[in-house]
Amino acid sequence: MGKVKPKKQATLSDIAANVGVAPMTVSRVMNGNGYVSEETREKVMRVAKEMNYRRNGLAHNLKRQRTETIGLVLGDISNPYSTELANAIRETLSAHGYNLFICISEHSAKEDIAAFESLVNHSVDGLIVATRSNKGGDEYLKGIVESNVPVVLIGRDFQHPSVDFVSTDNLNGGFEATRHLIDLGHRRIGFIGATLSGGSSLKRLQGYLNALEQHQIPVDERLITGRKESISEVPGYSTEKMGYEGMKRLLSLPERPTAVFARNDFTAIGAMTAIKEAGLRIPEDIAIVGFDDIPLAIHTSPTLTTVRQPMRLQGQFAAQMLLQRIESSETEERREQILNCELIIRKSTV
Amino acid sequence: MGKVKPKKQATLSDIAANVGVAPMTVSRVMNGNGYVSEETREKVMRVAKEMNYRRNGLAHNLKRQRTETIGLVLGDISNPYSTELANAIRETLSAHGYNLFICISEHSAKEDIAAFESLVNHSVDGLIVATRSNKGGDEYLKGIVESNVPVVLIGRDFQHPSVDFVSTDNLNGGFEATRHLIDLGHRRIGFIGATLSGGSSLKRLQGYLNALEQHQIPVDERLITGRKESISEVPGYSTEKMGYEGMKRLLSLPERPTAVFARNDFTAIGAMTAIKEAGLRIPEDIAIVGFDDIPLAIHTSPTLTTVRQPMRLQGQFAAQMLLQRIESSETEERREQILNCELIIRKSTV
DNA sequence: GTTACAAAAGTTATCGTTAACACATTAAAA
DNA sequence: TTTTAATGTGTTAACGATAACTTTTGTAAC
Repeated sequence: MGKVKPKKQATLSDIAANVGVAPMTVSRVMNGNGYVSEETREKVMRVAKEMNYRRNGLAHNLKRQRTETIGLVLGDISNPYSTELANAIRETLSAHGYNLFICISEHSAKEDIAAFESLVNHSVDGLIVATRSNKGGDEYLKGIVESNVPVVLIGRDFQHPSVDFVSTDNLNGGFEATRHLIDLGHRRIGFIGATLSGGSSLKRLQGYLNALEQHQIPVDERLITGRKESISEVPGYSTEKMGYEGMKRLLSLPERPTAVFARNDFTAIGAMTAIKEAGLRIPEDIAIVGFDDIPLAIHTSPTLTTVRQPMRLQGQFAAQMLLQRIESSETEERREQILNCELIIRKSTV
Repeated sequence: MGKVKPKKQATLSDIAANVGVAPMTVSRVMNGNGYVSEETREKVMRVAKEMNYRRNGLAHNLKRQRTETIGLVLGDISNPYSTELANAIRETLSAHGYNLFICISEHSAKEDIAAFESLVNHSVDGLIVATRSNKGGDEYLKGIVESNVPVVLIGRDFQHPSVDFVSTDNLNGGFEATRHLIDLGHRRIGFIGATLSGGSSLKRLQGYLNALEQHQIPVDERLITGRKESISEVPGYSTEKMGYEGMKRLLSLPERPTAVFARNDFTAIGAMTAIKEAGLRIPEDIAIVGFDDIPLAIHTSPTLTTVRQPMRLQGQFAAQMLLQRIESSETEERREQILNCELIIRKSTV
């Protein structure tokens, strides 16, 4: 008793058989197109409801050759900006009748590939990729693109003639952040979180270097800390540790910096911890600038000067570009959108 | 020139035609089952590569009647605990060869339904739902469950004989948090963020009430703030505002509380802002306890005493329960997992 | 030389849905 | 009354992949 047989989902044919019409008629009722008499429609609707009918999306999509679904690959969803990005994308897509599936890929090329694969396997109509570049992932991505799946990248360093690209101006952001410190009179300015990954952090470092150069401040290599290995690069909250350790190293220099620019806010927060531990004051002894303007930045003490990225805008642009690519049959030129970022001055520098 | 025709994806038949074999042979090569001569295999592989073949997942899944994909519906991905949850689920599933698609549904029943629908449409093998309960969503969910899609809920208040349930012990968490304050000698303890939504926050409030009762402290309704409307309930960073406003109200009482218990950490942080603005000290003038132990909690000043939820564990349990339901054909009894939470004492209370 | 069987391929039908076409029936227009 | 058009419904053939079955070939055993 009580053992229910695993009854399968009802299909169009089941309903058709039950009502005594052709499956096609049921299909017409369900989709509300074509001619169906009111009488038949009602009967079909009733039976469909009774049998708890639900259209099989696989068959439906297979037949229609589109899914109206977009895949988004995010690394590091811990980072609040990923959230904003995802929401902006979802809202834009939703307004155009598209669904959004998100896959997470932290750390590795393997996870990147797994995410791409599962999304492409489900025949998403397009892909937005917001993870960092890596060799295996890029290769796989190339394959996807060349099998004609529309792809838009957000901040991922991967060039391809038919892949659009959205990013913030990390170069200028790094420049502004550093210039702000220079304007405040700092001359020994450290950089925390350099990697050779070639991603956004490298651009930020370059902006830092440019600002120094423009103000004729010689670059002191010892003031630039980071890691060589970009492979096991860990994002989000864990870069806090990087900031902490990087700052420790800077503090141990014979002549320590009077200001530091951290590759992102988590790194900056780690650095702040190290500074406080050393009994120094922020910003009096050491000023600090972060990057991203995460919500936490207004809660640190002191509040953190940082560079804000327009995440919502990036998401909106990416979604719009993708929709355009999907809906136009023409093969278009690669497009690039570099958005400005904004220096947010708080108490950690003044 | 340069105008590329939108070449369609190659299919098994295309390859078959090209090589001069039957589609089935190509299928055998691709899936590595059945007998195929080495010679044929190589030829097929070569052509497949040339044509950039990629299996059509829709057709594949339609035929096999399963997708090895699980859908996760998250509200409020801003909240770091959602991240942990998602990662734990993903890791567990991945170890069993399942993919994870995440859909976001903030705020409304409409978005809940949209998320359910798009996941079910893609024939996910099962569903994990971690959004708050709401009428429309629950109704739709019922329909899904009754069309035999395995579903597991995380912290969502919705009872159904074949839907498993995972949650933390919010009742006891609220109790412990309040008792901690009582143990410190507080007698006028406020509660911020009560809603009538019937979700976890109500349980936390109940725990608060139970603790007061057990210590013979009379309940003062004025010390309990919150909102009546549960519909437009906004999660995540935005509940900070709720905490701020709630605290303002408590501070304006003729006899203000000496301690407050906030429904979650964001609310607590909002409350802290209000306390500081009023020129009061934490915890000397007002002690405060939050709930969730978000990463931010160790960065507030003072650091925040809070109740930690075992998010990873919840995710793991949910994923395991779901996999069991999927893999066993028997219809099982409803199972429930209530996990303990842990009081984390920091500087905001002592 | 027949039997036996593994190996290598092909054939057919199906998963559930729907576009395209075909065929009735009815109603309106000429 | 005949023509025309609209309405209601059925049939067929895909979408792309594959399970289940059949056929053919090769070859070793008796």
